[in-house]
Amino acid sequence: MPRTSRSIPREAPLPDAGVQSEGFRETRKARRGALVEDYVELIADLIDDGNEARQVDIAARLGVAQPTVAKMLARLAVDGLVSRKPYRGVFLTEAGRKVADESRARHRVVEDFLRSLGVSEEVARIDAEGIEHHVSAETLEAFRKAMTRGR
Amino acid sequence: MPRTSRSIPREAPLPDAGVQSEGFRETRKARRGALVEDYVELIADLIDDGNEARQVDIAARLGVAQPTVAKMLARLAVDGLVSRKPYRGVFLTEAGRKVADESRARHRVVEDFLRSLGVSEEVARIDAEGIEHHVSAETLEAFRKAMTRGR
DNA sequence: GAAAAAATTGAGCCTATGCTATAATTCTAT
DNA sequence: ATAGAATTATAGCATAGGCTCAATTTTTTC
Ligand SMILES: [Mn+2]
Ligand SMILES: [Mn+2]
Ligand SMILES: [Mn+2]
Ligand SMILES: [Mn+2]
Repeated sequence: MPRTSRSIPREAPLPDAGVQSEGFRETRKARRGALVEDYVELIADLIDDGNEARQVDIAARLGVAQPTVAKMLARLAVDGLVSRKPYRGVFLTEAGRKVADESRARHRVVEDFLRSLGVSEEVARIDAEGIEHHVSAETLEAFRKAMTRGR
Repeated sequence: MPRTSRSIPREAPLPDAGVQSEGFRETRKARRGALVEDYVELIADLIDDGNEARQVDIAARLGVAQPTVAKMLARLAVDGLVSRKPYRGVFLTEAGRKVADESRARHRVVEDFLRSLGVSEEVARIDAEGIEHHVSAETLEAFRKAMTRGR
């Protein structure tokens, strides 16, 4: 049986457990996809910048060790997002390029939106790096509209 | 040596590797803290709603198995955020209450802000659940101001 | 006051992401 | 052409966060 409590009640009632758990499940899924998106987007950036996308560069930019990158690239290859020529850098497949382009577009909107709210460049860069993976199509569209409306 | 490429160049130049990796490092740190925040916030919600915060309820609301919750609660206890009376539910320590209050306040601002942009209730709830953990103090303040300005 | 139901605990397993250390390979200079 | 530098590959290990299944303990119900 429920017990009484001296604590201040929440403003809103607790959402239905099924509804709430669905939200948490979605969030965990987004979290799992985040790393893949960051890798693929970064690889596209390196390639489009005119360089090869080498493990050492990816590692340096992500701030992880090179074997960590090697392992993830193997997984991305299995998933059909990248192809590798041994000792030659990594390339995006058609599917990988698609993921990269979409991630990059979304990332850009999020970062630009934060900047449009007056957030500093440094903080916008860091926050956007995490926020981007949790922004749905609907929210992304709302960000776009707000930037248009805002001037 | 850099090789030429037929690809479209990025709009902005690649950021400095050190700067970029710092952003990714920060993001990974936020990701690690996210789960703790969700637990503590949910525990506070259950308690403040007048119920005990039992493992089964926490599990149902997070959408994970109960032993998963048991393991995390043990960790939260070690971290000094909760205390447990065996078979009696979990309680927040003073430190835990502080984390919960801060997380809840931030969560609310993020969700309200999304709603203020016209995002639907369901989507705002899901997106906020992930976004909240990547919103710095500066960005949070920008969200608050935008809501005030906006009307 | 037992039997049944509910909840917690514990063991063992798995995957994802990290790491370090070292070997193997390729590239670059001389 | 070979030595040295750079890069990639491989092996082994650790931690976080999940899971299932079964044992234990507490609480409820009759
Ligand atoms: Mn990105
Ligand atoms: Mn990112
Ligand atoms: Mn929250
Ligand atoms: Mn959350």
